[in-house]
Amino acid sequence: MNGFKIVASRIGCTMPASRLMRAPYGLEIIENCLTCPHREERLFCHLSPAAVEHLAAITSPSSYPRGATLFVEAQAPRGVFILCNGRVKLSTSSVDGKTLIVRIAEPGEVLGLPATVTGKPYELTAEVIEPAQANFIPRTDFLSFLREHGEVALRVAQQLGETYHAAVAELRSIGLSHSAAEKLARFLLDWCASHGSETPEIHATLTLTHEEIGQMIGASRETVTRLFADFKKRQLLQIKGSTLIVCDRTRLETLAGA
Amino acid sequence: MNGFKIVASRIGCTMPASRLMRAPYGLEIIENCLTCPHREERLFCHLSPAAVEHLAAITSPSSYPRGATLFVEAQAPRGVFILCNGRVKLSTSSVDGKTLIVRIAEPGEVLGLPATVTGKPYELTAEVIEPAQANFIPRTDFLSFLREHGEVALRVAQQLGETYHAAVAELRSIGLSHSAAEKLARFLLDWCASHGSETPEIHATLTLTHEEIGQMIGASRETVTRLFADFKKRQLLQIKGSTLIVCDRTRLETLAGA
DNA sequence: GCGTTGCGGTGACGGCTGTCACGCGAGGGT
DNA sequence: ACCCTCGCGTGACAGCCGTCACCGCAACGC
Repeated sequence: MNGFKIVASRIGCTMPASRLMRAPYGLEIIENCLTCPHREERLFCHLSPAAVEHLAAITSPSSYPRGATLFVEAQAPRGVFILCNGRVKLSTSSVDGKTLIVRIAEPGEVLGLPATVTGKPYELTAEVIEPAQANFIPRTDFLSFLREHGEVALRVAQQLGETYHAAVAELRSIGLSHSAAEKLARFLLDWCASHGSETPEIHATLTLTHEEIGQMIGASRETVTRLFADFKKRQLLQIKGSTLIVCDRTRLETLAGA
Repeated sequence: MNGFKIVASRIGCTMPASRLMRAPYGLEIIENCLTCPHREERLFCHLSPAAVEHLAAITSPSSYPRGATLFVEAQAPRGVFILCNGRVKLSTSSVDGKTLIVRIAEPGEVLGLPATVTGKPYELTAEVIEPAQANFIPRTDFLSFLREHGEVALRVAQQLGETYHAAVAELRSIGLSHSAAEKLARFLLDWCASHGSETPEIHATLTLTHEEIGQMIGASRETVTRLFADFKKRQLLQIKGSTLIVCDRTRLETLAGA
């Protein structure tokens, strides 16, 4: 199982040359960035032309199938991955097989940044859950890039600060809650906040399995199933296929203890 | 209660001018740094003379009594505190009064860094538990300092990466464990690793109350008390006053599931 | 000396939730 | 068509641990 993942990761990393020719995602994202509406949130935008050129030179694109791992926990940091599209599950697991999903990374995020900057091993495992394209930058190249372009180092620091912020939020949610119901309610509200559309109930697509939701909130699969049934019975929400409809947001919020 | 803390924080921040004259801790720590054996771990060392001078200009020292708070959760970031000595408890708490201690900061650490860099509110509350001296740097000064000295921004990024690393370790410990005993065992081993002396059992001074330990591992005070009694009965450890002696490290480690 | 306060120790109890076990249905490969 | 896998639903049960309640003890202020 683990062996498979590592192999898959290698497959993902070494791209056939033809692919590299055809699909210069590296340049693509950098250029898209200049026109994309969220560019100020992204890490490598508004750079000097010299910096852009430098960045393009050290960046190499790859695409990864579902189930591939970009890196695994405790591995020495090889570099950063800029996620262009697809979604990646960031998790950590204990020796006995229990897994905690820290977050699901979305396009635009930079993965492996803390480990690459500090030189400590990757603290998480990054597994592709929706086919992904990502730009890889080797650690040494990335570090010398940062040293050369001080402006970017500050941006990196900001990004790290935000990642830390999210980690603390996660800690709060898991460490300060009394019940699994509370955690699930919080999780659903968070999920809707970032993936939902308000019409006038909140709709959101929830492609995670109960098992994965359990791993995100620190509960067992059965508990999640039971809680969903309970929430449905209490008319807080509905599930239609893979879309989640929150019927009674306020009660869900009081349940979350917010 | 909360009101008191905020007032105490203000008292801590505004120093009588005489004190500022007498005790230039700002320069002190910077200069000590050059000779201290851990200087490569510290943030503001090996700087160019210009940077050192700039830093000294924006830094203002204060001392804080036990119980003072440097900053409180959700507050807009005012700046960073460089802890010269004393110890500071970093915690977060929920509306219903439950508290989670994220870590105890030791001299040399920079507090409030993530919030100051990102501009988001402080994610934690910093409360002095051993009388402390700290250098304060206002946010705007600090940011322009970083912009001017790109080398330091990279150091800041590294520090943030390590803080993140620690947060993930905390998440793992709290989120992946099956029992409170496991968490307590892990906590004790961690504590000994950073505060212990090996002779040939491990000795360490543990100045925290059971309540505080409970808040660090996400358990109730009573559970901590019971677990200590249990560990003592099973001859894993002894408590003499405020010193902890680990008698059977290996069994404690298997209990921690490491 | 005496009340107060904070910390530690302990018993009783109940609820949550993890675990085990099993069933069901959908989808996919052969 | 068949089987296998994977995800979901559900019941039974036990055990951990949070909560409440109370006690003892040491420190401290007066």
